[in-house]
Amino acid sequence: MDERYDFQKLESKWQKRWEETRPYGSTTDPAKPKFYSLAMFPYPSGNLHMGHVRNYSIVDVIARFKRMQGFNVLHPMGWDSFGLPAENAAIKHQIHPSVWTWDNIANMRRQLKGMGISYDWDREVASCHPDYYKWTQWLFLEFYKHGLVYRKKAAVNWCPSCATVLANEQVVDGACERCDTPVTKKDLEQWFFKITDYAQILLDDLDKLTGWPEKVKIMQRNWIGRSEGVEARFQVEGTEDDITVYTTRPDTIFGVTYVVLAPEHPLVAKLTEGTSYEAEVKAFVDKMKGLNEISRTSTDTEKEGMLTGAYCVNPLNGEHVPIWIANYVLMEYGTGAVMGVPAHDERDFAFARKYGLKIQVVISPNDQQLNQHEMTNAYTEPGVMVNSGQFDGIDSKTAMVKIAEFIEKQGYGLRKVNFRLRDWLISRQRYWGAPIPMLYCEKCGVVPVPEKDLPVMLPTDVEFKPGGESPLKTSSTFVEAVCPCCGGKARRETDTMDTFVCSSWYFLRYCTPKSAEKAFERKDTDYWMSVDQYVGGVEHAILHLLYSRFFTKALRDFGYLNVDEPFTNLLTQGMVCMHGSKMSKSKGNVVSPEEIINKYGADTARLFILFAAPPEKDLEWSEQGVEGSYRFLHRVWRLIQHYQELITAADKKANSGAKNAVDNAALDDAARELRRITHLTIKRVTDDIATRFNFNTAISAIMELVNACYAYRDQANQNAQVVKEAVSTVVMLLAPFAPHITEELWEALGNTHSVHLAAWPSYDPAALKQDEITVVVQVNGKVRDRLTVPAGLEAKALEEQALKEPHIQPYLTGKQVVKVISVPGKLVNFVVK
RNA sequence: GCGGAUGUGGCGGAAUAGGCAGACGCGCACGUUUGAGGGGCGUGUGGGUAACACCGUGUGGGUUCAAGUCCCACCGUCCGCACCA
Repeated sequence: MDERYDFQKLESKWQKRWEETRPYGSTTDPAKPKFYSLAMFPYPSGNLHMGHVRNYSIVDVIARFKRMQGFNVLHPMGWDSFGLPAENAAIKHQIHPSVWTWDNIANMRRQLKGMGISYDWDREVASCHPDYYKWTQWLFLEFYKHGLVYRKKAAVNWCPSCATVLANEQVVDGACERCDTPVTKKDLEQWFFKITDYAQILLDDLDKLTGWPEKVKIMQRNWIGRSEGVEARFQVEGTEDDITVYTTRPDTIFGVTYVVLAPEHPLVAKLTEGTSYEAEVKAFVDKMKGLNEISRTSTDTEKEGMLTGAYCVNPLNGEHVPIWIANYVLMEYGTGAVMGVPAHDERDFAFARKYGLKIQVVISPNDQQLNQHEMTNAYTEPGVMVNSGQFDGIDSKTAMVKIAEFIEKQGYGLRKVNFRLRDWLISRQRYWGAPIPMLYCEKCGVVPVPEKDLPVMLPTDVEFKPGGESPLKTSSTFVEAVCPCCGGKARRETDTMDTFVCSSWYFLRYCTPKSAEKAFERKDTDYWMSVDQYVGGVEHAILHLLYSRFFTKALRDFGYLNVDEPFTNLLTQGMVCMHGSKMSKSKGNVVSPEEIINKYGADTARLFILFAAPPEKDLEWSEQGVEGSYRFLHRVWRLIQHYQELITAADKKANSGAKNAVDNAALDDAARELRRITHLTIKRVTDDIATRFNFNTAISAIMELVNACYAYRDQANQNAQVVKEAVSTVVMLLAPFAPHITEELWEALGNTHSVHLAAWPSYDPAALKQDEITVVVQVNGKVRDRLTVPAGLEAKALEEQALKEPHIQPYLTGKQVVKVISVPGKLVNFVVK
């Protein structure tokens, strides 16, 4: 081996070797136990950042560890390569999105290879490649066939200056991020995925996901937002119309003193038409429509409302109550109309106080009487029903059920389950996305593109201009099409799909990356799915993870999959920070992975990032810490260098017939201790990786073993076998973390096969046994002495021996021992008075 | 406001089932090697004290022979969600 640890030479040597010998290849083989490890595939922005390095290092440790444990490991990589940045680059630099994207992919692939991640590169996919988006389109059609895709008019964020729809993320403080123009709502015909059909099952099955962080499951539960309540009809006075309100508190319905409609509610115009309220109400509605959702629906926003002049009737008590409109009622949720019960709802209370509306108490706390004039807050707790006709006197929780039943029985309304989850709007007025495979024929209407015509290719004759409309509309070769039904003229859909559609099934494509016949082959997905370990940032807790679950469940229902959850175990990694905040260009605290790798090597970069914090916690970047990892690898290098001669000599002797097995009893104390630490380290590192993902403590354990190997250098009669076992163990345990240097050292130790295909070591329990151990002697819970005793010493004997210890006598003399706790192998505690 | 996470030396972090707080690393100090520097090797390093005593895991209570760990009540920081009727 080289004198010096020349990481550059050695890392490129092994990367080249891996390219040639493909030790990380994977094939479907039902005879072998499989392990599917996956990092969320990246958007090819151009360069890896530290978050990527962390993400992929974590997954690589798991993949390499499982591979050494004998699993058939699938560890693929690909590119989430459609999306807006490519289009912006096209406009800014007049470079085609495709060119920009593929250049970025090439660069990031090079950077990834420089990290030495054990990907099966034969399975690489890119969502912007026609071979991939053909199947994204096919899936769209499958969902359409099964009634899970529909088209409707929806209000979207609209920038009047750019004449385009904006994603919510592109709306900054209510204005367009590019031109600062205030964003408005616009009604547009859009394609939707009917994810709400799966709301209940997506919610229920969260309980199955025992390998997911509780935090992510809670976020999904809240996002789905199931609530049980009642829809009740209030007749509008003097008309045939009625208003259906949704409430989760039917027990408060006798306390309704007004009803509120969302400004967008279809009845608003009708109720006020031709009345003295018309002009004012219209002005209010227009004002609300001009506001974006964020400022409109913030809790901080002052509640604003206006009387419509119309009245409606509470079906339960016949009360006539005024109809208002207000900013805080949302058309998108429930029925767009709510009943106002100021006595028992905080919002209603604030609204009623502001506009001088009546407050009617219908639930009384068990121990006091509420006075509507003296209340400073709504009373939202359960209590006893009052002023509620036949329901008076019963407790409100019971009344909740009884009133709901009564409403149904009387035909006033129905019980209803509502979800906050909305259908998924997937239309984007963009170029760089998968074209939606639909046609509009004057005669036949909306017609899906036949499967044989897929993919609908993105055209190249398009222009990228700032502020223009969707570039696809400018391509006549794209827009003009033939109707597959009647052969007549048809117009092609020019919207593309949200990139989240592409990323909702990529983990399936990895199982069958090259198939020209199918999106994925059943035999492959049956074997590889579900993903055994998925790792990514918590920012995907809702959208990507929910959409992928939806896709998996739908495809299972269509009969294409035999699993109904895509990701068995999920790890959400923490952020990479510097000076206490997340590394970001805007904060100016980014460290380039490529520079670090050039300066210290990939092994050092990986080791540091895994050592500095447990994976799910935020990590504070420290160049000094990186240097520490760098030093450690040098230290390992020199350790093997130091012992190489001893080991080689012993190997020669072994080959000439000397005995090879280690007899623990025959070892001297120092050798036995080194062997004990070796096996203890195997146990600790295996546990840390397999059950806890605590790579930081796994690495510290390896460091301790290295320190022990160093300490052994001073021994007079060194046992070559024990040394060989110790340093070989160091190399094997370190292999998942630092794959290049360990490969080199493994070779130096005389091995001819890759360390990454070596069997993960197992520990010998007999080697862990100690003859003597240290126990603690306490007096009243305070440590007063330590005692070396034979390992198996029982409680009583331990107590007797401890009692004789001279060091603790001062604490016992003149006192009375009232109690003794003796825990064998741990401690003795004398309780004295 | 609601939900979640989190709080331990100068710093990153350990302590896996209630049993020696501070593993491992960084930093710092000293010694040694070297012509010097760097690097290596080694020793020390929570506060406090001459040495003990003693104090120490955000704060205040509690349970226990024993609490970073369990219970109760607070406080700070970070991250989600945010008028969902």
